[in-house]
Amino acid sequence: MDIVYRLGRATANEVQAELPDPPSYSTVRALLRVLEDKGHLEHEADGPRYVFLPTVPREQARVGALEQVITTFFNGSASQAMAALLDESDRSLSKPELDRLAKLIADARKEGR
Amino acid sequence: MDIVYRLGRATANEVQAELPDPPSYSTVRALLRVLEDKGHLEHEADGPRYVFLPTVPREQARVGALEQVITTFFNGSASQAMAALLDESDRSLSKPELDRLAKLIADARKEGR
DNA sequence: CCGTCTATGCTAGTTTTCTAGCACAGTGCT
DNA sequence: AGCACTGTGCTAGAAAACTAGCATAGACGG
Repeated sequence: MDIVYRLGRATANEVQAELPDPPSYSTVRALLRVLEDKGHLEHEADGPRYVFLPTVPREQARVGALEQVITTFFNGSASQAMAALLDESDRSLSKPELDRLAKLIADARKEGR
Repeated sequence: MDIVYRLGRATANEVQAELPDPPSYSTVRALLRVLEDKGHLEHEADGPRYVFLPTVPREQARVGALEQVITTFFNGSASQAMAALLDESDRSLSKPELDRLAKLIADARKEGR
């Protein structure tokens, strides 16, 4: 599912290529079929092959994923999660990005009034 | 795993209680055993019962979980993730929390110099 | 000290997932 | 038209996970 979400949509081949320690092509197809049976994926034909895409759209799944890690690892506190994010990736955040975030927070503060 | 991480440590009973649509006690124990076989959990005796805890500590798993959703849903951009976090939870963030975040960002900016 | 309760150790059967491999259909090239 | 290639549809067997249930051991209260 992560692979499909990352790529947006994917064929069996693409999924196999992205898989660490990739199993056989047959296995990947079976896996995709199972995921589809469970309702997580659906496929459409793209010429001769199938392209799989998530049934719940990326944006929606994204919210769920965030909420999930927040409740599991941050006691439900979004600000704690943001703090951790800042802390762990401060080297990787560019100055313009920080500026942008500062602005977003400033806006949130005004709005909260 | 989510339940164990949320609780920090948990008995089979506790896990069962937290599980949505909870399966039988036997099933929960088997599940825990499988997780332990796979190396995700370990158990220690607490009086007559077993307490399960994650083999990789919460803080470490937390980092992994964050990185995971960032690469899957935010194209690897932490700042994008933070923006989404802000956007979705702006109502739930209290003013003091926002203040604290603003300060963290200000610090990060200075440090980045 | 004895019974009850709780929790583990097992066993066994069912269901689901995983894996491989073959037959067949469509594409595209020559 | 003929041929190689790629991808799907199936089938079938092996492995893993799921589920229930019973026997047994230790804790605890009367």
